[in-house]
Amino acid sequence: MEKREKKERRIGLPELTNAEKGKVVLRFAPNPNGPLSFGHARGIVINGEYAKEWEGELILRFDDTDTVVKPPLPHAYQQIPEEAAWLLGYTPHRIVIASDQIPHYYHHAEQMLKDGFGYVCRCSGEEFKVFRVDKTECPCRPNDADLNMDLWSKMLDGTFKPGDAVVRVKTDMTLKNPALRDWPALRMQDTANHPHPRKSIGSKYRVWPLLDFQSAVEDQLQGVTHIIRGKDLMDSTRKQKLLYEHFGWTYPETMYWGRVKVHEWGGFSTSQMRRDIEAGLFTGWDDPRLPTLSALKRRGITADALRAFWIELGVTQKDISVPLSALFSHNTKQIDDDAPRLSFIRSPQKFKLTGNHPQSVEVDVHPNHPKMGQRLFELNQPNIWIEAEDAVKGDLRLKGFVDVSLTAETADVQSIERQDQRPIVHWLSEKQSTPATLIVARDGEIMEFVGQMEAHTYPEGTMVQLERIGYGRVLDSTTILFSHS
RNA sequence: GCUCGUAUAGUGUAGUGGCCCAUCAUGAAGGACUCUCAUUCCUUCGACCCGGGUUCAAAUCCCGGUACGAGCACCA
Repeated sequence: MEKREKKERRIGLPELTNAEKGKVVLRFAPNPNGPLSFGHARGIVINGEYAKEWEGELILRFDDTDTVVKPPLPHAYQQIPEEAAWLLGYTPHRIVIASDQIPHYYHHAEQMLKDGFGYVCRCSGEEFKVFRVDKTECPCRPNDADLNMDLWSKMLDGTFKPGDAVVRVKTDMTLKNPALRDWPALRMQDTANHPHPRKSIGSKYRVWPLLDFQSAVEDQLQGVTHIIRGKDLMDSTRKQKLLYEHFGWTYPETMYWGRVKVHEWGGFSTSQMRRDIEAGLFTGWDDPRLPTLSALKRRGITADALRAFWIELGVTQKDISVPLSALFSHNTKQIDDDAPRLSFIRSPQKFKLTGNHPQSVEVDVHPNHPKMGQRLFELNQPNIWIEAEDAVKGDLRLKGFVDVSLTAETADVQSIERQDQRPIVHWLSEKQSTPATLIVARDGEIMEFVGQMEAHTYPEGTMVQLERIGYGRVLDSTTILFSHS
């Protein structure tokens, strides 16, 4: 045996088991009941990176099979693919919409009933719960295929109403894990009163598959080779494997990640956000207080930063809690080199510049990149702005300009060159300044700082660095949305 | 209650029996550079949940405990 080389730190994502270059098929399957959120980004990034690494395919699948509890949001069908493409840097290879696939699910449900590994169960949820707990079989279980097909048709034609009957997968009522015992595969929904929001679907179907059945069948139809998802779906995998055994299919390789909590956000759900937005608590899905992808994008978080962040967390099954600063440090690396510097004076206090000083001064747009040009401050009309917090310090160095000593209304120039270790502060000439607003989302609240900002012509969307404050995104010529420090 | 899963520095993460008095990042502290509390660079700090067992050897395997999380929905 040769002595092994010193172990090297693995970089990037762990190796995909049983993968073949060019033949990997992965999927990300959100419910389109709202646009994508921070948490969804993990699914897109991880699956998307593996698809890229293995030269495989990424399927974006809309799991829109519930019209009552989590009804789909029509706009999401358009927004989600756009957001996914933004985040991935490429367009998902295939898009599948579950509500377009209902005939396939029916076909497999019928095969299940005909082959005897599924049955129509007319027990109520409460009644079946007793059987599940007691490990006993429900009276519907022994029904033969003909009776099951008859009951199935009564589900389809509306003889039965929602709640009257479900289709169950026959597993084993004595299974150790209660979650796996004869689990429900399809149920009825009142699509007359709760039509599917897609016009082409509407009230067309009464019987709808549940996640475990729909997802399992669809993965098989699409030839998915690897499923990477949250570990809350581990029992889902176990249920689906039992179904795959019935059908004689081979289940894909699986990987799981644990739960992520962001300290600053705590728990949130798409459904709750939707209610809060509709109730007017937020301005929209891109309200900077919300953990949605659109809000993060609007705040100036780059797709690269988001990707680096999720790749760094990897696919461990550990439940973790991360501070937003982890994401921000990635973002700083992405944007700092290109972010022009700008002066923003909060609580501005006006001083008249006295003494000998140049009539104008130029400072770099970016200290590390002189090629980005110069900023001109004209002082022939010698009023300047200084932050109130700095003004109390007395002797100051106006950054890039002169040493001054403050009185109540004047700033007396003491030296052009820097003479001592007095604090360096950012400042603004009155002529180059404009009233402006800095919007900051913090602790679930929106704060607006009104002040004086250096006039600029950067277009909407430009990431700038407000000197001594932090990074922000230009919303318009007089408004900056604070990103992070 | 039943079932399943996880446990490495403040926070994330590498590590699949000897290379580990444990990796990298972030964070904190200090310093260099810099006319920003930015960027960049350097230094320092700081961890294998607890208890048994297997083994010549355990962060790594096994058992028990503890903690945390998840599933047991006619939600996804």
